[in-house]
Amino acid sequence: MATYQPLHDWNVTPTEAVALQQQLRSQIRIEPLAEPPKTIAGCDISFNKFEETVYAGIVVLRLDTLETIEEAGVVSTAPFPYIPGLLSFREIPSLLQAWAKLKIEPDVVMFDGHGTAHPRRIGIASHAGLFLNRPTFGCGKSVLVGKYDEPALERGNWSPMKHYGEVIGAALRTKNKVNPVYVSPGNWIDLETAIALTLQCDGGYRIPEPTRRAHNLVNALRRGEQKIS
DNA sequence: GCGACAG
DNA sequence: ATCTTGTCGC
Repeated sequence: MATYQPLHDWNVTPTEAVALQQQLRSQIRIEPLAEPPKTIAGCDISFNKFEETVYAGIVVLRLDTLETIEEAGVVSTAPFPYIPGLLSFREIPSLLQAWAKLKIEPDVVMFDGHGTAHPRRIGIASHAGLFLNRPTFGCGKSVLVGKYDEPALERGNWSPMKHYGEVIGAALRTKNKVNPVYVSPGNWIDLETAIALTLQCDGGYRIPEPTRRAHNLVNALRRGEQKIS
């Protein structure tokens, strides 16, 4: 029931995908939130090695209590392969199917990957943000592009990630003495807010709760331990 | 040309 | 991402 704007077809070749990114990047807006968010969604996909079937899921939580208030999952197929820099073409199609099953329209969406911390500044969080037309940001577990100085070891510290001289994201410590996560704006949000939201979604683990729960959901789906909701 | 390379 | 048990360190 949640809606989105189908800006373009997903049936493209890698070369066409890069051209689409170049064309879409100008539509991305990096700015503070217009409204204080009450709900946040986490997204993820899972699959069996060498298989084309993908399990996509979205979990919606209240930002104040981190209580899960809705889950949606789908079993789909990914026609596009994983190619560094083109992750959105593999994951967004099935995530949109899960999105369409949501009754709640989340105020902000967190992605397992990057937003502006991308060679063309349009990672999965930014690309999806254009379709969803609402605040989105990325929180990845490793770097695609960019250099940074190691942030201080205590939770909450962060240092800017730079690429060709520009700040594209942040290496953020979400837990004491544990490797940082990499946060970057997707669309309709700024870096500072994305960092604050990531810290607000703390559940005691390195990975913030929205993504962690979405990951658990899709893995349960893949193993047949969970019915499609 | 070589190495890197989100999930 | 996924395949998998134990094990080193705080």
